[in-house]
Amino acid sequence: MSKMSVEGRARMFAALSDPTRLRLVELLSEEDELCGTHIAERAGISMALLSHHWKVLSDAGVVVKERRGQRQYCRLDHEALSSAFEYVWPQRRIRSQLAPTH
Amino acid sequence: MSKMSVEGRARMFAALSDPTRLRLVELLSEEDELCGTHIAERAGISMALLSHHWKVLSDAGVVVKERRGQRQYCRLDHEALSSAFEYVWPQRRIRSQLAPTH
DNA sequence: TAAATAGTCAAGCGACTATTTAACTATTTG
DNA sequence: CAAATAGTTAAATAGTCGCTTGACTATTTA
Repeated sequence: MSKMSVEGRARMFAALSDPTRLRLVELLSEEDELCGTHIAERAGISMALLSHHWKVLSDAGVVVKERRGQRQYCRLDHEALSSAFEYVWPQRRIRSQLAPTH
Repeated sequence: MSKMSVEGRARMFAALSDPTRLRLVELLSEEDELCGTHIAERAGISMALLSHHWKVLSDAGVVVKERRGQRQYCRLDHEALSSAFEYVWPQRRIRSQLAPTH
């Protein structure tokens, strides 16, 4: 989980790189979880488009999907997000934890 | 600076969404600053390709360029980065600072 | 001023992406 | 089982992106 390649991290950022998808993620950051229909409603997009973006976010590991009955619920994977962010945002880590570069 | 649109934030993530560019950024996160030639050397890419990616990173506000004589130096803009990250990474903010959604 | 160093820019290619539409699958309820 | 709700998927279109090549600009040094 903390062993993510640079390609994997780039894929997480790619998942956040589209305004529509970023809106979904920022929406989710304010709620614990939301079902697909509510996300689509609040984001003002079709279910088909949500499903497409949902897959991108899910494949990248940004969100986790959970089926409960007829509905599927979506929540952010904060741990995965932070492990990608920490590489480019050194404030949160200690310099000795860095991988040596030369 | 803290007033960034969702498109602007998405643009920052887009700048981080390519493995080559993310490598440049992660390289810079371990140094205070580097000149173009050294970045290209350490990343193993051509100057032309660096220049292309440098522009993307610079336009998105991820890095700041500074000319000193013949060389140009590159450093991360940590403030801009954190202002994009904080929207999707609520750990660092207090819930009452969030914009109301309904 | 000529040569060397440092970086930019435009064109072109192939690969990928966002969106819509419409048909399809899965789960619950009457 | 039939109908309704919730979500998926494929196809098609239009646009974007990463990389290479080769020519161009800017700054320093001889």
